[in-house]
Amino acid sequence: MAHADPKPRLHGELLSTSLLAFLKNWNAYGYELSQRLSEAGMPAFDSGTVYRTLRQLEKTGMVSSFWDTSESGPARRMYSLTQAGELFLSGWIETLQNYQSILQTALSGLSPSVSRPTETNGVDSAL
Amino acid sequence: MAHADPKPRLHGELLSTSLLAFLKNWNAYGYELSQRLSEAGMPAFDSGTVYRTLRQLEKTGMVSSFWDTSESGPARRMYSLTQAGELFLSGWIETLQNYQSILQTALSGLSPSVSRPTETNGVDSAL
DNA sequence: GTCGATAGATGCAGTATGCACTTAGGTGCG
DNA sequence: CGCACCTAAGTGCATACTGCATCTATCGAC
Repeated sequence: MAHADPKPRLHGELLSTSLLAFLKNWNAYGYELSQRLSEAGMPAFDSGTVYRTLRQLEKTGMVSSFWDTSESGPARRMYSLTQAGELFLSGWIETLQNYQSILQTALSGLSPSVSRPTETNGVDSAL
Repeated sequence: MAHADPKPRLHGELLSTSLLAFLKNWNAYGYELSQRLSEAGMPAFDSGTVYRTLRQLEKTGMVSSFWDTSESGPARRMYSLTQAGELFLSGWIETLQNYQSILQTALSGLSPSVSRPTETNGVDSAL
């Protein structure tokens, strides 16, 4: 499973991978991505965090950027996905699928290995 | 979307919610949960982190615990899910579904709102 | 008694994050 | 012009989170 070399951490990767996903088909800049995320129903990451995350994604080679001064208004730092970013993204999707099957297994009341049950209520398979 | 009152953060919630999910149908103790997680395919959280996360989940009312000395060996702190924990869990599942549709939407090349496309390559809908 | 497995916890250093604030270009308006 | 306001990116600081190493403690096997 192709993770990034440094350390396969989770957590902030929810933001990172959302950004990478957005960048898969359209180049975009931070302000736009920040808005897009909050519109999309994610619990609103701080815009400062978004900018910093983008810079860090660039530092690790997931995205590349350049200053776009073609439009009027403040300059925009346009980001686009690199090949490494695409790789990471598909690796993440695998991880997410694992996570999902864990949740599903746990929520459906099936034991992955054996364990002591406490109650056996029917579970809404909300996933 | 029913999040927890304190602060709806993301990230460590991958661990938190995995724990809550496991506790939905079986009470368990930290050591067990820690092992279960690594067996289940999640990128191995540190056991110290697991213990601390459980204590914090208790502090915020998601789980409750008691010392179990019924078995031989070191005492175990047995955890069980509270009602608040169940609520949080279903709230998280909603969030996760949002996250998924973001990934899906972005990866399938459809724009959630309008945007400037860069290329329109067919995408493997890996999700 | 000593070793190893189980069980939980903590100190520390490094990182991530939220909040508030700053810098700066551009437009509209009186 | 002077000023308010929106867009766009970034920074400083205090706090929170995390991984690693380490510690205590109970039991069984040798």
